Amino acid sequence: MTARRTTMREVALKAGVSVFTVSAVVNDSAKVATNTRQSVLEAMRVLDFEPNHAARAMKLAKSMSVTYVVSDPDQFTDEAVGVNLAGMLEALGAHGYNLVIESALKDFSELKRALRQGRIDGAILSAMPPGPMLEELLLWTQPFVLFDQPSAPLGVPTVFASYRSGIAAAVDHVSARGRRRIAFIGGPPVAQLNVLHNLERYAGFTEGCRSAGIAADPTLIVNSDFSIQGGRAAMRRLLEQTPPDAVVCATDRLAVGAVHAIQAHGLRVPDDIAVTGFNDSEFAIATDPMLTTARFPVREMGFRAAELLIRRIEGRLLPGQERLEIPIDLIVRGST
Amino acid sequence: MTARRTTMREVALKAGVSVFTVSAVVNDSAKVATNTRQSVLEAMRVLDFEPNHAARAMKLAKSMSVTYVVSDPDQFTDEAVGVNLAGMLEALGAHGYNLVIESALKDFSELKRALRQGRIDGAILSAMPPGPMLEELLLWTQPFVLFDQPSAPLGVPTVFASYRSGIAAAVDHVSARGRRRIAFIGGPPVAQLNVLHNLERYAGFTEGCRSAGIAADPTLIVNSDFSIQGGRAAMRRLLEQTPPDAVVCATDRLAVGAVHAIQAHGLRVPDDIAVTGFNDSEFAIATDPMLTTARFPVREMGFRAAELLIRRIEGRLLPGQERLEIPIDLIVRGST
DNA sequence: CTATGTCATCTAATCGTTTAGGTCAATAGA
DNA sequence: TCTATTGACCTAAACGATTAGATGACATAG
Repeated sequence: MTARRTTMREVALKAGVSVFTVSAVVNDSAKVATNTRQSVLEAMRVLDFEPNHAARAMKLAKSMSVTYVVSDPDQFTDEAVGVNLAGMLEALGAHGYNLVIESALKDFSELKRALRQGRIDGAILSAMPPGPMLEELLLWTQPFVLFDQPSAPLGVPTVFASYRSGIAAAVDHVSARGRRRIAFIGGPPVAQLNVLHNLERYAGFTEGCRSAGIAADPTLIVNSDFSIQGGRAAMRRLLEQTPPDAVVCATDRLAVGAVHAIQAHGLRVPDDIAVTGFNDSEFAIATDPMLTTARFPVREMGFRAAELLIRRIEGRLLPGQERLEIPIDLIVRGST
Repeated sequence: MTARRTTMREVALKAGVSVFTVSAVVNDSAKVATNTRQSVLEAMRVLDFEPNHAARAMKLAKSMSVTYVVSDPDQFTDEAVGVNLAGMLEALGAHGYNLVIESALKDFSELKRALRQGRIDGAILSAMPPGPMLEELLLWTQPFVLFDQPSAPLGVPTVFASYRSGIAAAVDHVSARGRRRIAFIGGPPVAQLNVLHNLERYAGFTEGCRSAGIAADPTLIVNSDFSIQGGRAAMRRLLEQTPPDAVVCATDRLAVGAVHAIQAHGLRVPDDIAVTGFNDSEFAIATDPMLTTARFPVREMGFRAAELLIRRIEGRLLPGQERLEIPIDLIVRGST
């Protein structure tokens, strides 16, 4: 069916050398005289040779590909995933690696299988929920890096943004503008917290309040899911009591919903209530006024995570270099 | 470094059979007596055997992986890409295929290389701009399927949503509600059109006008980029003249911007001007009122595209089955 | 009782590379 | 002139699977 592909043997034959020499030219792995090299290159060109990947992978016991695993298939609907991918691809491409996507996993059996089959050389694991799976992971000898896992123990390769300080900065920002009654709309209720960076955001809020000298008022802390509709509902609940004068949201989507609920209630943003988002996604400019929000460089984080993994795979990851904390910027817009 | 992996030879030794028998058990490729099979399975379990992927790929000349190519790296910021990926993964996983992501390509050299190296068995190409690259592609003998390419010639495997009829349906919908002065906010100006489905949307608008018996007014057709800000700017331009009573937008983002511009101008949606979006993305519920929009099943489209590709790779794609047109639903909400 | 067929399993070649260990000239040093 | 040394290249054995063709045991038919 598919036209037979040219092999090194054929190239060698045509160039009048041995396969060893062809291999040496292809990989630059041994000295080859200039004119010999020329004739090999010529033969390669004429025969349109490309080295067979499987044969090489087998011989070298290295697949030159890594995988990206998300803990939840719904994560794929998050636009940040795509940007993240783009960053990883850039780093991987520069080192000749491929990216293979595994669908989300209930446990690690699929992933472990892929590693044992030699189909991949390592993995980037995004936002894994704490629990037995994660504990097991930490014992692995295979190369992996965690993404969005600030609580990972020292020595475990990790790239994460400081969500905690980002939220704290948002609290600082509104309190600096004189707001004292500050509310927080977070993700799923603390009791069901399973995504770590959610917990981090909550911690950022209490931390911000403390440093602003405000007693965090539990009646001003509401939980929700991460959706726009969730933000609407949560904000409506906050408006049933004495309204806050500022609302710090754990994501831009929540903030979009909050802005709508506030405006529908006849109040104005930011005059009556200031609102902050989180992520600097496109949703942050999808409200009127646009959202003050926290930005972290998603693409760069992907890039760094991939680089970390490659260094780990190739044994070039030095102690002390494993943890990478990425700083977060506050983008101030009309909503505060 | 990595613990040596168990091979078939070792399993064979332990089970007291030949590697042939082990292979037969693993792949169910030949008859094996029940008790022989049992002891082989037992040996596999004890030694924790997984067949080496590279060796198999080499021998079978089949990598069991396909790639997904986007024409523009910016496409990764589109949340639909993620959903699409999820659909493809589902289909691929069911047939034992992997998905490897290539970064966007200026030309096809990287992709062709990957195919010749046997690193991938086929490709799904998303929204390739018309031009010499596409022309070249149509001559390929290697397995590929086009995604979002309604103009592809018959016989070329393609999955696409009928953007044209979706936009036409939106025009029908507003005209059925008595609107006659209908505007269209499209993507980049026709002169620079390079993305095919953009052209399709424009065609859908004129088609919708024609069937509603309205002369499409060129002063009511404005171009933009696909962003929220672009929608704002385009709508402002439309408001400088006699305002339309309905605006059909090529994407939800454009519609979000349009709603903002209308409201900032002191007019009401939908009372003064009805607005329709396109894509049923999360942006469609990020306005107040929420957007009437066209929904197409992105995930299913990914699933179908992957299935098509697999059939093509395995030579099971029958003539007449190549083109798959996916219908679009209009979701009616408050904005009309 | 021999000839034939069937079944379960084996032997060994093969896929396309990489690379340790040789070989053979040409050059340098004594 | 005779040995070392070096550089350029080659031979052949892996790597870990698949599979065509061979083998031997056993059952069946004539």
